[in-house]
Amino acid sequence: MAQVTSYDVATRAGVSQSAVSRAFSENGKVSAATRARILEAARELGYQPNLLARSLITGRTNMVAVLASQTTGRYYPEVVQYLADALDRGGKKMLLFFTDGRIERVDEVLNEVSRFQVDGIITSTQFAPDRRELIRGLKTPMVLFNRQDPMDEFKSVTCDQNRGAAALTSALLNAGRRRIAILGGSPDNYVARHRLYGSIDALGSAHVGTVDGDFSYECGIARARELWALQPDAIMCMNDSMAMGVMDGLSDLGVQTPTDVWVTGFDGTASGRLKRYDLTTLIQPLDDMVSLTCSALDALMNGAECTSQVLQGQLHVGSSAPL
Amino acid sequence: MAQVTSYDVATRAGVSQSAVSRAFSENGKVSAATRARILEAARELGYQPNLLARSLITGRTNMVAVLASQTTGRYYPEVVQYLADALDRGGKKMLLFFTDGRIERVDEVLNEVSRFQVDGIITSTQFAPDRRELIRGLKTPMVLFNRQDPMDEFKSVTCDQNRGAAALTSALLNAGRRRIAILGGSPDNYVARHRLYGSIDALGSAHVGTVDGDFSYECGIARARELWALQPDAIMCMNDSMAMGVMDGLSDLGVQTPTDVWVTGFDGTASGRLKRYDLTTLIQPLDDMVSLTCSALDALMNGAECTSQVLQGQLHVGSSAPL
DNA sequence: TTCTCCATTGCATTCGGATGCACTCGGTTC
DNA sequence: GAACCGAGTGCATCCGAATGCAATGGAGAA
Repeated sequence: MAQVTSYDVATRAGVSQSAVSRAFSENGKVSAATRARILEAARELGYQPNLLARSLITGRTNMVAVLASQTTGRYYPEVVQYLADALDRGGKKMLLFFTDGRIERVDEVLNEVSRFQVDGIITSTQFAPDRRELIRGLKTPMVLFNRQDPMDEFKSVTCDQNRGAAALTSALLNAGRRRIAILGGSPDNYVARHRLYGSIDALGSAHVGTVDGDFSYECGIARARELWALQPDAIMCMNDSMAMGVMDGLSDLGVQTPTDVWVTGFDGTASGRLKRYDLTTLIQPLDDMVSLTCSALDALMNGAECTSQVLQGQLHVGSSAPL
Repeated sequence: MAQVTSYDVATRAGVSQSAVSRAFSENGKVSAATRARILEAARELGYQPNLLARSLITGRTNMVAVLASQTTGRYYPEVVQYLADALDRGGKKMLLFFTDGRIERVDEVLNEVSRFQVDGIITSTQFAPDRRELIRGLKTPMVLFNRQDPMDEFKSVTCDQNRGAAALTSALLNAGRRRIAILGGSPDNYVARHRLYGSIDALGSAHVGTVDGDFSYECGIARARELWALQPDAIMCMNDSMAMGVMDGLSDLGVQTPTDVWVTGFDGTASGRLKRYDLTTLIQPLDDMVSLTCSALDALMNGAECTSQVLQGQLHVGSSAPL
């Protein structure tokens, strides 16, 4: 019943435990014959090296912590899947930690993370500046995903939210829109803020008002009336879900998109590409962001340097705002 | 630079290493005064117990492996998020393993799983009967999620696909539909098969034909013409994504839902509830399935028995098939 | 044939914490 | 006052694999 250990294999193959260990590690020095004998014995016994024991010595666990503030909406699950997949391809496993968005949870979560001895951390949760010392103390490589460290001490991979918002905005202005309303995301959210500021700055006097949102489809529906009251000729929503909600909320009011008003999203989620919404949106290059994040983390884990990366989103023109 | 160990804390608090260990375990016998002193020293040093070392002895890792065959589509990410969340609440971490759907990958993945010494396995990947011995050999508690073991040696939590399909079907028949076409899912997929058989059985002579699909939105669009050629008055799609695709594919042909033909989905995903699709579908009780799965696994991990659970889906009537 | 040299291999130790066992010491019990 | 009890504590050992170092032995060099 006890698990099969390297000693069992060693006994069976008539070698020492260290030989077994060497046979199972990449750069172990063993003769081909011995290795074959060991592998055969291991197969017969169903032996698998215990990664915990290995990690205890090597100091590497091949596990990466991913900190996510919340998993609602359509965008997050997509990101998490991409990350898990990319890490998996790199031979690493993802440990997912939820921070609930509550800032005080960050401490608990960081403690938990450090107990698991992960090799690296990818966080899409913002942390307060006074946590910097704590994180530094972990001595665990960390990369921020779509969040930035103001001091750039911790490297990040982001999509330029400001510029993306500006690009979307000027496209609308160039297309002749003059009364543009905004449906914002959760104000304590990093990307929400940057998208919002980017938009407002670029809009100038074409900005007819902002309504607060929370990134959900339902809130898009609920805020539609309020937005329409601003008599806009375009409504910029700070993510795709809300944009779809707004389109539907407007429909209920008898207002059609894009005939009566244009609507734009932000993110470039799969849902936004559904033909009945076909959102004009700013696509975040998720694939690139994820792979850059993983390779940045890889660099850090190997003691190398890395620099923060800022990617540009891509304007996608759909029928919700036929630019 | 070396990590802080229990010895460091012991030295600082003027006690032995074992006292530190006891102070950090639930049922350790330490006087309140000593514990306080130890915790204080630990706080000062920023000590966090090394879970790997602990696991090596206790044989528990607090990690659960989740095997997912594929993560495409809208349903899977949702499931994975739910699982991660539920496990997290139970103080466990999820390790996600991808099996690519390829059956030969199952062996590799199982080996990998056993190397990580996880406490339990939740699998939504089907495995061939001849892998039974291999899994038994792992001696790791396992619960099947929306898959069943024909012998019920391995317990499962499922949503009754057959009966759900039958319920959906008879609702269509009761509403007077007589020419019903089916868009199937990947034929090697467990739920796809059961939904399909359940539907076909219940349809009887009302079945006008089946077209093969792969669960994707795009395939729904692509197969719309072929389905329409069967001159159906209703099209049952074996998941929500394909249903949305079919509706859009039909629109392109000038065929409107539900005026010209009814369309139904299966799953009850968030996307299916978008107002512009508002699918009639069979909602799988994801919340319940996930929590039952976790509690079943908990039971097994504590050496208790557990029984397989079959839940019933809930018919949701939307406007795509106004029953 | 004898001496190097290098490729293998084994031995002993180590990683960090949990735990059985023995020991200490203040408080009871008779 | 002696024997007893038990909560707290420390010692030693163990979990399973990796690795520095020393030992072995066979091939090639001289």
